[in-house]
Amino acid sequence: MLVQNDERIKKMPKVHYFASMEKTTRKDSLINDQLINGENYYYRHISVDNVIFGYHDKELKVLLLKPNGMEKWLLPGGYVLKNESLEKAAKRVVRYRTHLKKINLFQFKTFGNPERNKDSFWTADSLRHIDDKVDLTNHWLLDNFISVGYFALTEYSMVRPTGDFYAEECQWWDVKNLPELSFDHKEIFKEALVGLKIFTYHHPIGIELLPEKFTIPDIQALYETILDRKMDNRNFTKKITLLGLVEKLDEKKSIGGHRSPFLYKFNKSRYEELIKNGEIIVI
Amino acid sequence: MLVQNDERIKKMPKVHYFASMEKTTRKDSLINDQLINGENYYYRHISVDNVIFGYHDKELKVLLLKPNGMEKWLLPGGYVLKNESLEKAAKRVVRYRTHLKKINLFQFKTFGNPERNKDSFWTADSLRHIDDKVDLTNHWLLDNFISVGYFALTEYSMVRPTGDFYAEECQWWDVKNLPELSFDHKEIFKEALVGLKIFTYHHPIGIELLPEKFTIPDIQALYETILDRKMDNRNFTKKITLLGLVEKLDEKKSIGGHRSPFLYKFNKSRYEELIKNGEIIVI
DNA sequence: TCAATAGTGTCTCTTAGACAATATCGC
DNA sequence: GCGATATTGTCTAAGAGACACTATTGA
Repeated sequence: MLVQNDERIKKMPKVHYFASMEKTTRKDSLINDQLINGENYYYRHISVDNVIFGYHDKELKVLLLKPNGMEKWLLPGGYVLKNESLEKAAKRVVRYRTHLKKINLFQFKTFGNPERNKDSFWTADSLRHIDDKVDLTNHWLLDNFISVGYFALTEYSMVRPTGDFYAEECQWWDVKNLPELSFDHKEIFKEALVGLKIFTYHHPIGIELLPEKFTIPDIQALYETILDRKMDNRNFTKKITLLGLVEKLDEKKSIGGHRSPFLYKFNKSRYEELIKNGEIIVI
Repeated sequence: MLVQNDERIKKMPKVHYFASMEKTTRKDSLINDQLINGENYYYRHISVDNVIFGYHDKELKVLLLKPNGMEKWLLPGGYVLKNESLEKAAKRVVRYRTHLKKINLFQFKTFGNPERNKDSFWTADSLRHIDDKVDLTNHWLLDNFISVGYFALTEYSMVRPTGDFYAEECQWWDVKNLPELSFDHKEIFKEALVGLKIFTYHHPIGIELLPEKFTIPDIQALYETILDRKMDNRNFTKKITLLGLVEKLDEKKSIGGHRSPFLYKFNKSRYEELIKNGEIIVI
């Protein structure tokens, strides 16, 4: 485990990773207790990391945090409460960071290579900074963690990225232009992207990632962005309408000095019917 | 946590789960130390469970254990050594149970619902039976576990199913006719089967599951068994030979009073080429 | 009228899948 | 010869993908 530089320790506030899970209205002392004595509340060795995808303006985005005093960014993650399921823990973290009510989460891989713990968020010094009487012997935060990866598909426009005392910055980043990520979070992100692509080939994803009303060019751009390849607009329209997934509305969207595209909405029941019949390939 | 019946505790030998990971030539006392004081060696809360598939005589098999004194069967699983990767832990367990040198493992899902721990392998009584001075306070074996699931594809004929003191019975079971499984192992098995099918649709699997030389009817039967559906032999032959995955040999296999089928072997480099180019669909 | 984007139909090629007659082997 | 299994080719239907012109809008 590397010892962090002094600068970072000085900047570290008396709140922490847990703030991403608990109401910050709790007193610091309580939060710090949960941190220092976390083994009473959380599983030792186990965390979840979330790759939260959003889509906006032909760019696929991912939500990242920058903890105070750190140079690099992180995927929003957290620890797992005892008697809480992994998915529930992941949901809790996503909800805290996005304020979304309905969240679709997909487990894609669990990361357990010990190498991933070489560089750790917590150090003896940073823990002492929070509580100078902390017993560092075999402290849970200084031990190895395995992390269960989930990815989430969110409607960009509905998300309110939320920082806190632990991480003042929380924002969307274009997946094509990420900042440097700490630990093995780059690898986790890459695996999530692979998982998202495979998922996209087998599910009609628009429901999660587009607003209620959208145009054919909108949804085509979404697919092109995620799958990272150009598609023929005639073939695309053919496929998606023949599947019965979308319904044309009697409205057009005004987009300035060009022909106005029609608005569409998803056919929810058709969507569910297709999902129920197993794997479908949309595009 | 349910208290096991007395019968089971009486039958329990002074060796245990760990025997599946360590040479049994070690003294019992050492093994028991690893069990009782396992937190010094293993991650708390974390286990791996393996669904080891083998194929034989048109049946897809899975390797199961029956621990001494228990009525139900289990997937071969184990704990994860500190500083050991999840995959390495899973490999260790598979190797111990099969004696195979080359093992292909695929992580398919991690199971973390707390409900899965309601019924536990270990109880206060069974631990006391091993060491009557055991400190049960917050004992790691009585705490919740999350389990990382791997499935393995093995060549049935090369496997030597291996029991030990902890589980005297270790044998293949037809996936269509499984015995009762303990804990959530039925669910883990089902998820593995889904994972295997998806995998099979995207990879040429024969290499792992067939002997070096095989016939077209052999490999077709393998696919029919795993995917659980009949296939047309003309279409099947067409597809697999056009892909260049198999090479006809100048030998035939004698199968008694019928026309003798030709033997084939896999084209390894073609296989790797296809894999490298991303997802391919064989059948 | 122009610049920009939406919208639409046809053709070809590939592939999946249905389908059955002949060849070979051991007895 | 017979019973059993292996081997082989053609046709059709569906879908993927290539391809380009016209329509609409607002400035």
